[in-house]
Amino acid sequence: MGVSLKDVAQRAGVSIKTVSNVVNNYPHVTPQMRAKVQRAIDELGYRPNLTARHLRKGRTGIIAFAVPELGNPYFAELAGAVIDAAAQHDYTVLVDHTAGLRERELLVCQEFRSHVIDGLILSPIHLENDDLLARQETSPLVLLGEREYEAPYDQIAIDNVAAARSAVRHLLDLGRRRIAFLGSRTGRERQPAHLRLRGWREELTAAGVAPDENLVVATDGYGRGDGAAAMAELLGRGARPDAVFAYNDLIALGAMRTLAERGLRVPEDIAVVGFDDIEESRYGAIGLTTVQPDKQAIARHAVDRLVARLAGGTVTEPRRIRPGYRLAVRESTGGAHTVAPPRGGADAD
Amino acid sequence: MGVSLKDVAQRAGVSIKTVSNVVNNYPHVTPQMRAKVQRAIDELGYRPNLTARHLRKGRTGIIAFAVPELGNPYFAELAGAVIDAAAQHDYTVLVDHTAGLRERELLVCQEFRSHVIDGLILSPIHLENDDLLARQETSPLVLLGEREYEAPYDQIAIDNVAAARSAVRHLLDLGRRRIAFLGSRTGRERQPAHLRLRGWREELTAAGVAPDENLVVATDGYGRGDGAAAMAELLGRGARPDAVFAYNDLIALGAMRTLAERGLRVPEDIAVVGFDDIEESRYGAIGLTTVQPDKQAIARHAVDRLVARLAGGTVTEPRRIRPGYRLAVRESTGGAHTVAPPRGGADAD
DNA sequence: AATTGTAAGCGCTTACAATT
DNA sequence: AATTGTAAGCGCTTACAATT
Repeated sequence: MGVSLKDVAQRAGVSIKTVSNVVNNYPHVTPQMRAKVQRAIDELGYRPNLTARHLRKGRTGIIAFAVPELGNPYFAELAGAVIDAAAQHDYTVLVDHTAGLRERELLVCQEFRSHVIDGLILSPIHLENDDLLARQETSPLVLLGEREYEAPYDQIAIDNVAAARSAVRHLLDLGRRRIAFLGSRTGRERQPAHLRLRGWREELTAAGVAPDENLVVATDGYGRGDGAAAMAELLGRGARPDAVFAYNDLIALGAMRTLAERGLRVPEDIAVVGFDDIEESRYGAIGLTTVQPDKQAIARHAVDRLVARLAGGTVTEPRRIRPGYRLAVRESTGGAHTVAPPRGGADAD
Repeated sequence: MGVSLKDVAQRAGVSIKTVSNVVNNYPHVTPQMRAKVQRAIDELGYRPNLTARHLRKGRTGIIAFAVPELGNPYFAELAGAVIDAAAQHDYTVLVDHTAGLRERELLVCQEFRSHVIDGLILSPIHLENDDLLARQETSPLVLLGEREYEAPYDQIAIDNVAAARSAVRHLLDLGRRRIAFLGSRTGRERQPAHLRLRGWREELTAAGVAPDENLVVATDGYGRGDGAAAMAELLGRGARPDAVFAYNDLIALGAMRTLAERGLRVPEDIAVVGFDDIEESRYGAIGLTTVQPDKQAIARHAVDRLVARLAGGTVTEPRRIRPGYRLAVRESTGGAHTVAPPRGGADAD
């Protein structure tokens, strides 16, 4: 069906090597020869078969980006950034989601698609350290997200402890003392949320406030519904928090929904802080104060590391890269009711 | 680096054809032979090189799904559904976004990655009918979204006119008469929003209400910021709408943000209806009434059509498939303040 | 007739040879 | 020395041949 190098060579009356030279911009080709071959290429509408090229070179030009859930805007926004960053290196991105299931996370980082992708950027939830150490696959892997591992892979994540502390610090500065944490994981030692939870503990302790475990609520997942349920449970316990720090924005938004239903005012009765700065947090009736990780930087670093590994050359030590973050203060903690500037995006359906 | 068929054949002391037979479950293989080969496969940890297989078969097993913007939750949710539907047919999905730019839409449906993907599901915004007719690529293409084309490709979309009419009907039933439309496109005849806009016109006319073009506001894009700006513009015109029908949920949510800032009550002063039913619409302080397209059905049909085309066989006429939809009535039009049930998702970061 | 082997070829890149 | 050609091979599938 397709036009091959051979067809072009025949048409131009040269060997396929010469056509290949032209296609790959090999320097030692006379202008006349180049023009002649180019004419044949144009006439036949030739385009290189990437599959064949990849078979030959052992590379596909595709990297995978696996996140727990595309329905979480944080990951969707991050995926967009990764796609753009990869495009700058001529890589194509295959986005996958693991539904937060350990077995799908394993599948993704083990054999799965090993011959289709050159490398993988993975944001795990349930993957254990041993899973990583047992990994057979030799293709490059870059890890994203809160969990930290003792494994020989590049890891990109903001300083979650420090970021969480800054959020709690902000609430303490407002005079709040009964600060709840929403979104720990039920019954797990080294749980996904442990760094943010640690930040919560550390900052409270540093301020001379004893962390009250009765103010920590575990959730099944990390969506709006989980946040709404967690807030309901917290209130049901008879706990009387004056502030809530949520594992992420979705949980915070769900919690605010419950507060609205119960007639509790934000921030007067209960101040709320989230984590992620998804766009939605800026547009609710009450803007959400939240930790704002530099998503562009995360995506860029992840792709850069992966591409560097793929390029080979000097083998460098695995790195831990800490992109920046800042606390975006909005109405949910008494910040100004700022009108978000209209952004000229083009996200229709 | 990898273990090939040849290595396995050598180890097992058979020909590569026999190994291939085992790998592909060719029926005429004696159990003893199968066991012998399988042992060699296990010992060497052999896994087929998909690139080679694809080169040979002319297929890659990858389909692309291109949307305007992954940051729009509607598309992110749809992408998740497409990934799952494709997995059922053993296809892998490469998600791409066009940023709503016509040239990127063209690139995606023309030569781009032609040898990497077997087929494409595209949700266009700016693509014109002539662009489709001029398409050279012979790989299957399925179109999604509001725009309808006179081109020989399968198209999957809900009945946008009828859905828009049901939304306007609902507002009329509430006694509203000055119903604005937010999200038309500036200066375009056959614009993306034309079907929903037509539904707005038809239903008003049918109810004996003259459509007031002063109540139609164009936007640059389709995000929250655009909705906020459009609402501000509408109010700035001195228009006194008692209801708003927005092109999509993001625009509706942005509009509600502006209304909150102006001290206008929803739904008492102005009722609001959106389109898409993104999860966020259920969790704001004021639940958003919206048209709820059956996303699972859309994804399933799109993948089914593409897979059917890829399988070849009987060449069928291009089809127009209309998945279902319904109107989800919530507080923004006076619906009950229902507590959304906690949903056990696992979308953390 | 049932089972296994041989050899070509998918479209490309690259080491090396050959030509000017 | 600069430019172009020959031939092998990446790992697989498949038509056909060969064997039992």
